[in-house]
Amino acid sequence: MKPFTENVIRIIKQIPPGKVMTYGQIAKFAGSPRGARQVVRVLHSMSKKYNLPWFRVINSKGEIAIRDEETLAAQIIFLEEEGIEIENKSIDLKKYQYHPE
DNA sequence: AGCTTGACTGTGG
DNA sequence: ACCACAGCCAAGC
Repeated sequence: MKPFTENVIRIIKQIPPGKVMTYGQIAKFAGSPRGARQVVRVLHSMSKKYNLPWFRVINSKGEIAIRDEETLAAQIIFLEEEGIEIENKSIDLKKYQYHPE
């Protein structure tokens, strides 16, 4: 598997409950600063197989970017259960964004 | 090999 | 705060 994919998986698994990361941020830490879209791809193909907390990944505006209604609803529930406040799909990044070392 | 398609992003109006 | 535009990169046809 590509190093990038492995990195993405490892980084996402590091996100603690109650925190979130953005696609671009993950891409950057994974070694591809412009690879936000690839992060999306990894989530699609690997989230189940590797049991990833995909719901802790949102876009740079601090909003949930999912198109599918059911999946979206599920994500909101997961996040709220971890104590994250969500205002109509949007999250306060200042407050909940995770910053790895 | 060329084109389309995303759970994206930063900039500018 | 909202919208339009232009980069971005890999996978699927």
